[in-house]
Amino acid sequence: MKNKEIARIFDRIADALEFQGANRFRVVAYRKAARILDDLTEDVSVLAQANKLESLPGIGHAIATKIAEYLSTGTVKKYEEVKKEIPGTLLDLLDIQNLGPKTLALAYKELGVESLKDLKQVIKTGRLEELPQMGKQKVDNIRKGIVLYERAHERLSIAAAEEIAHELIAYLKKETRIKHISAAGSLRRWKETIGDIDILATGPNSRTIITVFTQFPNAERVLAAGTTKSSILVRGGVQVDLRIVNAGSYGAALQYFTGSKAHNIRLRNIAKSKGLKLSEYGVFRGKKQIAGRNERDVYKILGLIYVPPEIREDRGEVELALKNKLPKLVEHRSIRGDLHMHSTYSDSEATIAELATAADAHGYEYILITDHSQSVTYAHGLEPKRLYAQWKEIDRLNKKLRTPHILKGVEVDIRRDGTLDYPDAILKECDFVVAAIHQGFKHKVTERMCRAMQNPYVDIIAHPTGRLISSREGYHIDLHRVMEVAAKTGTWLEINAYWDRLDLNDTNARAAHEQGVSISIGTDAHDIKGIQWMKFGVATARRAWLASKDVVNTYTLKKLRAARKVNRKK
DNA sequence: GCCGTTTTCGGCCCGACTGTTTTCAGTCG
Ligand SMILES: Nc1nc2c(ncn2[C@H]2C[C@H](O)[C@@H](COP(=O)(O)OP(=O)(O)OP(=O)(O)O)O2)c(=O)[nH]1
Ligand SMILES: [Mg+2]
Ligand SMILES: [Mg+2]
Ligand SMILES: [Zn+2]
Repeated sequence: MKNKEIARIFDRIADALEFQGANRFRVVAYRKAARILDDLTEDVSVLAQANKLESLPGIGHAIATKIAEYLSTGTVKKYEEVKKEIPGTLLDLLDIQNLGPKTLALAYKELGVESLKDLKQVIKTGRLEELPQMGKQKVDNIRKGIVLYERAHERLSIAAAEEIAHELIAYLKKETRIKHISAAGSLRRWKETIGDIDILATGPNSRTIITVFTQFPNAERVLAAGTTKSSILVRGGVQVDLRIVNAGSYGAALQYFTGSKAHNIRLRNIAKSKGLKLSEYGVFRGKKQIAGRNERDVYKILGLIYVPPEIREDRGEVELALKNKLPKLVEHRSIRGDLHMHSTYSDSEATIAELATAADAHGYEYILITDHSQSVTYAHGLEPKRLYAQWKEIDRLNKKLRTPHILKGVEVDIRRDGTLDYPDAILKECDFVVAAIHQGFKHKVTERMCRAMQNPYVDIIAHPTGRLISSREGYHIDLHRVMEVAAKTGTWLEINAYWDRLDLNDTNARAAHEQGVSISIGTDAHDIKGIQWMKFGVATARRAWLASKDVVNTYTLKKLRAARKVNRKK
């Protein structure tokens, strides 16, 4: 699938056009097209073949032609041209904060800046500051940008971001008289990775709040501290932005600061079409504020039903909210159990008893123990003898403990040859069977997975793409084919809730559901703490627009058993 | 470059901060 690489090309074309001083709305058009392609789960070449590219909002004739060109020739002429005109890595410098395309172009033309080294040089000699429209403060800000750029890191995992934000919010609540405080930005939307942590607050003395904020024990460095906003770097160079607003604007500010940017723009356009104006200060009719204290009122007054933060991505939610047709998203409290957990029998630190006790504290009705199968030797996969011993222990525990009900499962390996790592005679005895690929990532994965789904005892395919957010692309796979077969066979596809997997991701889980596939969420817990990853799984399900009925973990155990393909009438 | 229950040209989100701006441009969130 070439979706992502084409998206990247359009983003680079946008950079180049900006650098060359092209019309900024043309630039916006390329960036929008890039975002559309990035969000698209369908293979762009399939759409191109069916002549449907231009039906995507934001993709018109010119861009559709460029997509087709790339698909047939492997290059886009326009992109090759601009690459020739602009020195190799010059545009990479646009990642430096406060250094934009105009300044970079000027520095290139007037001062011959072509690299980071050149840039530092002209800052040192003061020649950058002498350029028109430049000044001491601006150059200073670019210098700070370079410092951040040089210690640039990957986007943060949602788990790490959540932990830092949680700590910081608790600290501010304790040390100041804050009235309202909330995470905002991508964190409040539960995106799988977080660029920076955004926090919004309101309280009696904004100056004090900001001072206390900058004195956070884990703060490594204060980047900015004014009266209404401040930024710090916490351990590891993670940036946290705090914004303080008046209580009367808190709702509108939360709406603004939660984003996404594309969602905000849609909302502001709707306001405009109604003769209103939306900003972080409120909804205005002329000079009069008619909403702003409360976030829900902002949506209401614009004629939209409330849009949960998780789906504010301009992926169709605005249109549906206008028609009051948004699905009622699944909630964490509706989850009755965890359907993917490991015990000390394979490679986990937690015993079955410990998992059960922890799950009980979560109020779960059931948990499914799914240790690795025999050929996954690196994870102590269970040969049948140990599996039977495990089942005996589960029987004992179920007698002893009232809740949760411990279910016998396995995470059976789909072997290189496409067969399963246990015979049907064993799978048949399980309460539920999870199957997954653990080796041969590039070897006929689609075929092997589809074959596994044909097995009547296989209920769930775990981590269907095999990606690791921080480090691994995943399998070579035709996911749409997998979804098709999952729907046909009644196999559930997993949202693996582990924060470095989140697999299926939001857009793919949404596509799976649209193809009629049920989703199961599993934490893949390898210790007690792992049980807590469920929140990321639920958030991903919400980002996939799923309702309770679409997620099998919301079923009672009785209903869950009845929903298995072996128990369903043909 | 895209788009149209204000349609095929003329708009395209809105505000804060900075600079040397005399009415606006660049950068960012
Ligand atoms: N209206 C409007 N809002 C914006 C714009 N840029 C950013 N915002 C709002 C929406 C964002 O979610 C919010 C925080 O900005 P960030 O740059 O931190 O983005 P966000 O947190 O969404 O993603 P991130 O993970 O930090 O990259 O500010 C903009 O150009 N216009
Ligand atoms: Mg952010
Ligand atoms: Mg931010
Ligand atoms: Zn597992």
